[in-house]
Amino acid sequence: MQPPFHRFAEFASLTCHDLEIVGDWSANQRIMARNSTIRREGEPVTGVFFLVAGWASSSVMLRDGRRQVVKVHLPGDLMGFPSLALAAAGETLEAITDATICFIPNASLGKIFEQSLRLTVGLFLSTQKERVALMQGLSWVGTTSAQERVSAFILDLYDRLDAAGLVKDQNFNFPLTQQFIGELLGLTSVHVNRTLRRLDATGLIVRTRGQLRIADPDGLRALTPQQPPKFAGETGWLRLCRGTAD
Amino acid sequence: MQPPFHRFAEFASLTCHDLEIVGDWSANQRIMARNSTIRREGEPVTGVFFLVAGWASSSVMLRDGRRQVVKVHLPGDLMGFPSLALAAAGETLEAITDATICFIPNASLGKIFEQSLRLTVGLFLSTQKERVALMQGLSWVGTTSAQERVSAFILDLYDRLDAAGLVKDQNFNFPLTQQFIGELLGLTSVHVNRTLRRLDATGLIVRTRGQLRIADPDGLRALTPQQPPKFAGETGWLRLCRGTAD
DNA sequence: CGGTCCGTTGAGAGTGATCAACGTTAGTGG
DNA sequence: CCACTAACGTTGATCACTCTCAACGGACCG
Repeated sequence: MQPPFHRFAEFASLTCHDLEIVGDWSANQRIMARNSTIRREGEPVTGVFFLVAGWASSSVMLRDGRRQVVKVHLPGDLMGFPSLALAAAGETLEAITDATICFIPNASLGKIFEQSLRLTVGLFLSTQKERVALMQGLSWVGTTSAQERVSAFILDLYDRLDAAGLVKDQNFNFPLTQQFIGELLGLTSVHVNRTLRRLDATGLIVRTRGQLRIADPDGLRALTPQQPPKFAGETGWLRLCRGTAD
Repeated sequence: MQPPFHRFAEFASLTCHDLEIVGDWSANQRIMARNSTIRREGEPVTGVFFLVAGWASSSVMLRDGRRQVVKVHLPGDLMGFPSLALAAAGETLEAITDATICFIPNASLGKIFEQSLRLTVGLFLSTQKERVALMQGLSWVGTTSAQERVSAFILDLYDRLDAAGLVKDQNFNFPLTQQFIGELLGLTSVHVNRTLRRLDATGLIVRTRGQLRIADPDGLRALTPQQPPKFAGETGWLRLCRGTAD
């Protein structure tokens, strides 16, 4: 089975040469068990990770043990990049489900910068996209009610899973505990429960053990505080490399 | 006066060639009046901005008009990068004080990727650093009390201003309204007022019209939920371009 | 001198937190 | 297949941090 490269091609379709480089990464895959730690905060940064299958999370710890989940990673995502700027890893990466990952050592990343302008710009824009996602998450947590937050999160997840080809009939795998969702959205698990329950009772979503169905996408979107961002796609690459400015 | 290039050199000291490129940007400076909009959300993305002097902000708007401030930009910062990944600008850039900025068109950015590996990696790591800052902000808003948030923000500002050489005797310019701080930290201006007032009454900070003094840095840091991240500096560049992995 | 923006303060309300208990599910080992 | 256990989901009662609404004072600016 072909690894999910859709995230690499989202800003620039890949050449054969690029595909070769990226393909090399997939060579040595590792399988991490559910709930195991891929890299802990504070550990040395020897590279980044490519998530081939399964779900994972990035989170940061506060002094007193409180945890903020920063991102839910889905198949195709790159993980651990922010820590490249730090002296030691600044985020903890964990497998939410059993997960297949590839380790990409620093040196391999360096080679990309030297060898492929296309991939370099792709990685650069991909990082900017993650930044947009973080800005979005911040605006959810900073300004919206629990119901708006949960709705927005579910729809975002839905869109991303769809892009990865993991949605079927508005139905998808949903392995997140309510505790986890709380740590992601800045709520307690108790309140996440009440909110999900309310969405369920209203007929917007249907929860069945480990699965989630968006019963009423439009109704759910109406609860959402903002429209999802529209990404540049190929034009992002063109803007930077074809000098459209005059 | 030399423009503040410290943010460019933080991950890799610049060669003459690099300095030339970066210097070119400073050629056409523009002065934006206080409270004026540099680029509004939804407008086309024709380039990014370099903040030479003054303060600016990035913010995102919600449907109903609520606003989340995402970042306070200080002299030396690059602004508008996340929108490179979007079809239209996803953040509004505004001048908080009178501000001197340089416009960097997309084509100029493209040239960097083609001409300077050093600057490319520098920009890349700089972006990762911004991501770390966002993760930090998210963890503040998601998990901490008003007092912790405000303390952490003030100290972060202090550190960044210090890096830009804008602190004197633990004293610095502070042109932010309480409304603005509220929109940044997910609080109302009323509550920001009470929190600042309390910090002032406790003797941790001293506010004098437009200025802020950190009276008790250690006391303030004790209120903070997490330690500030340690950045990689030059080693970040080395990791990626000297292939230290074996 | 008047207007507007900003900071300040008070009273009251509410969303979401906390605490606590119980039910349910899944995983484990006999 | 069942007993046992731990993790997770559910629910209720109570609490409190922060919001909302409202008013007033001061500073700055035209």
